[in-house]
Amino acid sequence: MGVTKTELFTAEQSRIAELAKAFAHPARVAILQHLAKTQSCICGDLVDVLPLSQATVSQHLKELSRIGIIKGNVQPPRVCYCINEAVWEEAKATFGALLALFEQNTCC
Amino acid sequence: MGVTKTELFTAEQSRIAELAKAFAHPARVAILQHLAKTQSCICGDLVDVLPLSQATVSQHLKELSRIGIIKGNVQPPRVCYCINEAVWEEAKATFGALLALFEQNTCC
DNA sequence: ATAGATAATCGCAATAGTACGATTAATAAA
DNA sequence: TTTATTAATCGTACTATTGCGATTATCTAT
Repeated sequence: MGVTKTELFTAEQSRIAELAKAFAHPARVAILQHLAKTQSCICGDLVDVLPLSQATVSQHLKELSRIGIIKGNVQPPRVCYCINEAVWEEAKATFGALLALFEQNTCC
Repeated sequence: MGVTKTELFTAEQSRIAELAKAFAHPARVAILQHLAKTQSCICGDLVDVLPLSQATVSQHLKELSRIGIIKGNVQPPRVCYCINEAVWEEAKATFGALLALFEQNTCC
C-alpha cells in the first residue's frame, strides 16, 4: 500500500487496522478459517488446500505470525501452525467493540 | 497490493476480505469511528478531524463507499456521509460468525 | 554420509494502495 | 454574473503487497 502515516493516528486505530489486515486478503481468510475449523495444527498441507504456491503461502503465514494471530510450532522438517488464542480473543473484543459503536442513524 | 487472485477463492472469502479492508487502514478506522460516534451526518469536517489532505480523505471515502459501508448524501456544495446500516450489520454478522469459528486449540 | 522432505527466504516482476498539489465541477450567495 | 465554498478527480511519486521460481536451511530416515 503506499506510505501509511501510522504516527498520525492513535495506537488503538493502528492496532485495529493491523488486526483487520489479517482478514483483508482471501488467502489469509482461507488460512484462518482452515486453522479455526480443524481445531488442530496444520502443517504444510495448507499448501494443498490453497491455490497458491508454497512460497506465497509461507509469506501469508509470516504476515499472520507478525500480526500475532497465529503461532508456529517448529518440529522439523515440519512446522505446526495454529490460532493464537489470545490474539484471536483480542480481535473478537476489538471488532466487537468497534462494531458496537454504531446502532442506527439519526439523520440520513 | 499486488495481484490478488480473487477468482481462486470463494465469494464469501472475498467479501470478508473486502469488508476487512474497510478497517485495514488507520485513517478509515478513524473515519468510521467518527461517523459511528457522532450519530449524525458529517460533511467536510472529516478533513479537519483527520491529519490528511482533502484529496486523500476523499479517496478513503470513495473506497469506503465502494465497499458499501458508508453512503453519501449529496447536497452541494456539501456531501453528507454516514454509516450504511445494512452493510454495518453485514460486517457485524460476518466477523461475528468468523470469529466464532474458533474457541480453543486442542493441540498447541 | 547421503538422500528425502518440508518450509523459509531470496530475487524478481507486476499490481495495488497512499498521499498530495492542482484542477475541475457544482452549487449557493453576493 | 461573479465569487466563494465544498468535494471529486487528475496526475504524479513513491511504497507496500502479492505471487512465484529457485535456492537454502534444517531435520529425518536410510
